[in-house]
This record gives sequence, C-alpha cells and structure tokens, in this order.
Amino acid sequence: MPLSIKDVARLARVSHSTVSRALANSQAVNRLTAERIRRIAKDAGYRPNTIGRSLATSRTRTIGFVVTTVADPFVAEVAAGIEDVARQRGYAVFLANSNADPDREVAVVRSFQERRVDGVIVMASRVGGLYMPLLAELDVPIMLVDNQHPGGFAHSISIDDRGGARLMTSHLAALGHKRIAYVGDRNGMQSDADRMSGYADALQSSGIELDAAYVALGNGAPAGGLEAMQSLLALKQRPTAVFCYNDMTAIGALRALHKAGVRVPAEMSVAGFDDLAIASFLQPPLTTVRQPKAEMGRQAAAILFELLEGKQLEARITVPGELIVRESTAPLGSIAL
Amino acid sequence: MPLSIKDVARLARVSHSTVSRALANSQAVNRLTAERIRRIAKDAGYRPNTIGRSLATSRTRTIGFVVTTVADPFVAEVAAGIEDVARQRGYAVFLANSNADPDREVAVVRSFQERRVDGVIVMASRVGGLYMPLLAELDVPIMLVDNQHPGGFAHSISIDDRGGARLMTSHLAALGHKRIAYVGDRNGMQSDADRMSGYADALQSSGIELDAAYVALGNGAPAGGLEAMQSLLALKQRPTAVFCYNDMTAIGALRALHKAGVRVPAEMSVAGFDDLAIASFLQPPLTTVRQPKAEMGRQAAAILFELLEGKQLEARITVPGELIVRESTAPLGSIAL
DNA sequence: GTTTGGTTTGCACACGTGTGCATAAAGTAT
DNA sequence: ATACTTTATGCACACGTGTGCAAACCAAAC
Repeated sequence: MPLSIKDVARLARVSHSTVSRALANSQAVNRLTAERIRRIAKDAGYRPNTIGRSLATSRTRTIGFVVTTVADPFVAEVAAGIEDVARQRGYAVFLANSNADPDREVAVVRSFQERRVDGVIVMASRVGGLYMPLLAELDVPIMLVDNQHPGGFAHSISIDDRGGARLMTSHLAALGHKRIAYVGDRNGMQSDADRMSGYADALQSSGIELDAAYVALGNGAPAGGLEAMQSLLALKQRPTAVFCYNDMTAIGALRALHKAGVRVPAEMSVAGFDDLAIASFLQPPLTTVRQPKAEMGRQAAAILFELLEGKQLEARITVPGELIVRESTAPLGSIAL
Repeated sequence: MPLSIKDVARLARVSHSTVSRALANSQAVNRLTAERIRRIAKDAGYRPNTIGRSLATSRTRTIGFVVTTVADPFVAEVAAGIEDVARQRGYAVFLANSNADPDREVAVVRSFQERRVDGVIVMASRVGGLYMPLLAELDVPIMLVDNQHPGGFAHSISIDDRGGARLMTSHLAALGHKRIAYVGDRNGMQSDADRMSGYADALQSSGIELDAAYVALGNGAPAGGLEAMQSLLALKQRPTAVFCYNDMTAIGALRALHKAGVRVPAEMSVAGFDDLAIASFLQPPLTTVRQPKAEMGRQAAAILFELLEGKQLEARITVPGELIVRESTAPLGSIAL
C-alpha cells in the first residue's frame, strides 16, 4: 500500500490539510514549512493518489478517445498527437476501440461515463445514428475528429475532404486525363461522400462528364481497393487515372495494377488520400492529399483542454489538405523509362 | 452532476448500502427488493462512479499500456488485441507513448502510479537500463510484450526472434542464395540482436560464412531500410538476398531496389519480419515472418488479468514465428517474366 | 498591556462507494 | 409464549484528497 498524504503529515508533524496545501504550492502555508514538507514528501517517495483527488475535485484529468480501431495507421497517428499534448497537460488518455459495433459503442460510452472522464475525443468515422445522442448523454465536452455528421456537435476538426478531392481531381485533369475514376468506400461514410462530391465538382470544372461506370466501391482497406480496381480494369474502356478514397485503398489498387501488368503511371495514374507514413515508399511513391494527422490530433486535444478549462468557444475547424505529387501520377500518354 | 448511489437510495427508500448490495447482486438482500432497486436505478439512468468504488476497493480496473509510439502499425495491432480483452473484462486501458525518451518514461510511470493502475503492459522495446527498476517500483503486475531484457521480469510474451530469423535465413539459403545480407536496427534492441544471431545460426548450418560486409544497419523504419539497402548495392559484390529486421525496413529496401532498377525477386530476394497488414500488398508481396500481433496482445492482457485476479503464475511465453512465403523471394538466378 | 490585523494551521466535512457489525424483523423450534 | 435461528436492513466507518471556516499564533500599532 503506497503512502498517503496522512503518512506524510505524520512524518512532518502537521495536519494532512497543510500537506495538501504545501504540495499544491498554496500561498496560505508558511514558505519554510512548505519547503520542509515538500522535502519530506519527496524523500519518502510520496505519490498523490489521483483517485482521492478526483473524488474531492470531481475532475479526473482523464479523457477518452474512441476510435473504430487503432490498428488503422491513420487513426494511430492521430492518437499519437492526442496523447502527446494530453501528457504535457497532465491528462491521461483512455483508448477504446468501437470496431463500429453498436454494442461496443454503447459499452465504451458506459465505461467512459462510469470512469467520469472529463472529456471525449471521437474518431469513429462510421458513427451510427444512435451513437450521437448516446455521446451527448455523457454531458462532457466532446471533440470530433474527421467525423461524419459533425453538425450535431459544436466542436470538431476535420480535413477539407471536398477541397482535397477537388485538388487531386484537378491535378489529374490538368495532366490531361479525361477518364478519371473514383474508388470510394462502401461503408457510407461522410468523408467518402464529401470526397466524391469534390471529385464531381472538379470534373465539372474541367468539363468532364461524370460517368457512373468510373465510380467503384472499396472498403477503405487494401483488399477493397484491389477488388475495385479489378472491376475498373474489366471495363471495355478503362480509365486512365484513378483517385482512391484513401491511401490504403490506393495500395490495393496498385497491387491490382501490378498483377494485371498495367504500368503506373505510364498506363494509369493512381492517387490516394491521407499521406500515410509509407506512401512515399510505395511502388511508385504515391501522389496523395496530405492530412496533418498528428497535428490534427494535437489540435483536437488542445481545443478539448481549452473547453475543460472553462473557455467558451465554438470550434468547427476545417483543415485544408495538401496536394503531394509523387510518382504515381503522370501526364496522360507519358512513357515510363 | 450525475446521480449517486444515495440518490437511488432515496428514490427506493432504502439505505445506500442496500442499493450497493442490490447492484452487486449480493445474496444478502431480498430478491424482490433487489429487483425493485435495480429497476429504479436503471430507470433513473444511474451509472456507478468508478472513482468512489476504486477508493473503497483500492482497485481501479484500469491498466496502463506503454509503448514507444502507437504510430507504429506493429504496436497498434498489439494495442487493438489488448484493448479487446480488456474491454471484455471490464477494464479500461491507459495509452502512453514514451517515444523512447527517458524523461517521458519517467513521466509515464509517475502517471500510472498516481492513477493507481492495477497492472501494466510494456511494449517499449528500447527500454533503457533505468526504466526497469522504475517500472518495478510501481509494485503492480507487469507484462512485457516483445521486450528486451525480459530476464528481470517474471511475465512476458515474445516472438521467437532467433527461431524466426533462422527460418527465414534458411528459406533464403534453401533457394540457393549464398550471399545473404541482413539489415538490422541501429537502436540496439534485443530483438535485433536475436534476429541477427538467428541469421548467423542459419548461415552456419547452411555452410555459409558470415560476412560483416553483408550486415547493414537501418532504424526499423523505411528510411533506414532504404539507406542500408543503398549501401549494400554499392558493394563490389552485391548480395543476392536481403533479410530485413522488420517489414518497415523491407519496405525501404524495396524502394531502394526499385530506384536502382534492381528487379525483385529476379535479381534480389527481399524478406521482412512481422507480417504487417500491408505486407501482402507490397510490390512484390513480401515474404516475411508472421507475428500473431493481435493474438499476442490478447494473450498478454489475458495473462495480466489472471495475475490481477490473484493467480500465481510464471509466464515467459515464446511464440513461434510463421514463415510466410510470398513473391519477394525466389531461387537464385531465376528470371522474372 | 490591549487591540487590531495578518499569517499560519488544524478541524471537520465532502466526494461516492463498499462492507463489518449491530439491529430489526420474521420465521422456527421448543 | 419464549428462545433461538435466519434473513434483511441500516449505521458507521474507511478509502485519499481538497477546502471553507474557525482558531491559534504572532507582530505591529496604540
């Protein structure tokens, strides 16, 4: 059993109140006494018990972070950013995977509720209709990261999906491509819908008619991208460029193209979204839209802490995506060496 | 302010003790009364306050998970496994990144200490000499995953690095390769040393002399693999096969080879270790040693919970790696189509 | 020496829950 | 009817910390 504030009090021959104040650097306690107490506490290896403190202050200095799964590298990078600023501020982070399973979602909210987290960051992308009211019931500040339906909540940070998709599609059109395909995500996420409409926007601006045959559906993972790409390859008239919902999908698409012996970018340009750490090491290095993942995580956490410290603010931040041109996209009809 | 057990007690016109017992399904309370109380608690939306409970029971049903960084996909997959069984058992998981920074390591341990976690899982690979005694000071069960120096601790689960490396190196030798290189990790990790010695073992068994020129150093990330591969390519007599410390390193190596116009596997075989989710989508799909990452996470958590429930057990589990042969390795001198 | 005012300290309670023990109620055996 | 057992409930305390308020102490001013 680790020693309590009372043990320190006994050692210092003062009341536990004085110890509490001394350790909190309160002005009320005599400077010398305070220093003496701090010395004793340190020498004895005293560690304050957060549980007791939380009970007294009704603040846990704890936040919950819900995701579909941390196994997704995109999510993991955001998590790293969040954890970074949380640690700096003396907060700890509960990690919970919902796996987009409604039962788990409920379990996660219950757990956070019972543990009295001070705030929550949600990055569950596929949050269902039931999830939002459940979260609201928590009655703590909630920050959404790249979430769908941010409408219902006051605080969110999201990539500009539509703008990013527009950037990329325009890039492809500027390279001379006319038959530009989009590989989406069949899970019906808001970000997919937004990227799709950015794609549609850009086609229109470039005077290209949107052809439903060039819209295929993956699942946000390589396997889905591979399948979708294969269906595109089976078309009588193949596209010459493919914009994928995310980098993971693009990885699958690249694999399908290699298998089929289609050279990238000579015969087909491929683009992704996210700019995962490995994007620049792919074959060929992937042209993509960069999301500042860790930075978004840091910002999400920073805003949440502002809220926790009582600041009243409405923050619906949209971060612009950055076009990163690498070697997987090239002018139409170019020949690779 | 959410309602407390006393609020429920008032609603049910009983003492809070009775409510406590009713909700814990204690035999001591009358069946009908208990049911009535549970009804009322449920209808009122009562959620027990874990903070209060923890103070009373001195158990938090919380564990800490320390890693260098979750941004590493390998780590993230283990994390998913851990979180999975933790949730099932009603435990919550604190995530903390040490970034292999000694100051952060200290901060993490302090945080876990002050939050009175019931147990800790460490996956910090590069734990320094100071870290271990610091952890021991926590005085709670500690479970190590793929950690170096598991010697000092009673409970650990690790991949069989040496055996896995032997498997892979033998595979390469069996394909006829004589000049087999190893790209290690300059951070001086135990797993690197073990894989290196497995590599050396297998070379010896195959009657191949270990040539120091064929041992290069990366950093466990693609950039390091790329550099290391380039140094190997600069040799007068290049290797014909390269075994990389991990998949991330192999990804960098593949990139270097593509850049240099060296065909894989026709001119050079490449192998990794870990079997990350994307390994099978690389160009070419990567031959590697599979670590059952999520499963190891699940098992680590399961053992920790056994310990927490008082079971006395010594567990130093070594999990065998599985050789996964894909298309990045081929017989010496084979010609790609 | 008394009063005033400031500084420092401790008392006592609160936070929410679990639990040993005593008490009350109800049932059973004599 | 009494004594004993069983069952059900409440009282009171504990866990570790923070904090309003009163008390104690001290110094300065009169």
